Amino acid sequence: MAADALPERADNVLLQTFRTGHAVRELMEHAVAGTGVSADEWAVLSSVGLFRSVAPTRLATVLRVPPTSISRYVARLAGNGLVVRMPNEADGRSYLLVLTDEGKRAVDAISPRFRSLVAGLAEHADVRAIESALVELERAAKALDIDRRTTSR
Amino acid sequence: MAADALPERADNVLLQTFRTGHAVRELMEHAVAGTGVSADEWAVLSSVGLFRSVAPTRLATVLRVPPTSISRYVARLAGNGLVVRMPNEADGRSYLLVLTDEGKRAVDAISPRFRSLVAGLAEHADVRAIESALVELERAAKALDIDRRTTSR
DNA sequence: TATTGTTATACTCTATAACTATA
DNA sequence: TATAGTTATAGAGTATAACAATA
Repeated sequence: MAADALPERADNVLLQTFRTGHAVRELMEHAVAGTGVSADEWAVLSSVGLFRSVAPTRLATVLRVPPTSISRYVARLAGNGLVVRMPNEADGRSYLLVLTDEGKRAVDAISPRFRSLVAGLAEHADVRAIESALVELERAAKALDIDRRTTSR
Repeated sequence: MAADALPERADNVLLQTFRTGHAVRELMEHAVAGTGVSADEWAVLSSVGLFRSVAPTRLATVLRVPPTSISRYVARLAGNGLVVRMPNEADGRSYLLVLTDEGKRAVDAISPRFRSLVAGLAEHADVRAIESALVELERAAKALDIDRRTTSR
């Protein structure tokens, strides 16, 4: 048995998600090292950039992060001058996040690191296929969640 | 665009691992709810059961968890009477973890929950294929790690 | 000297609940 | 009433470094 292998088990998918998640997190932390932005903050910052403008609750849903964590991320990113809160004309309870010029510069500086990281992964694995598998797993997890809420199991 | 979809992006594999990881963690937390064992502790406890006897460093490698975290998990599981430390004849600096009778009962009580969780997932997705994809991603991540350490990039 | 495992510290994420402001 | 977002608290994981004991 290899030094890093687990014995066969029925719940391997779950434990493997655990393992792989840790491995990917290490890669991401390394990719942002020295940028002043953490891996989690990058998830938020880059998403704001892609959406152009987005409300916190939307980010929470998209990134699967609790709203309270989003609040903290936003406070930190805003405190660092990377994003600003703009009024949300459609809903006065909310606001929209937008990148500042400094935020855009940060995105421009960090993006290439992730692109080359993914390119590196692509040399060793079929990255598109893996992404599809991850999406499928997330969908299945969500489906179970719905089953649980709508049936009497 | 769906309410929970991200715009297209180059580093989707990484962010998707992030999202899927959160989704799976939710499922696992639900599976162990009320058992007195957390999802992370289950990862350790079930691994001890499968190995029959195993050293902490081995667990850290296998589960990709820092040794300091393993120390805490072991302290808690031992404090709850689920595992015991046995002498490691091969290495006096170390010790071997073994399930107690109570630990075995806990494993017997919790295992079915995870089996039915995976069975539920299997109704919605090709669980074996997903597991393979996760293993492939972990291997690619490890390969990059090695590249980084052995080259001058 | 290097490795195994523990402990301590500081920081981060999460769950929960209480709270405001608006819908 | 319900929802968007914030704040406070407590619990848990991680990184880092220092340490004892053994290899």
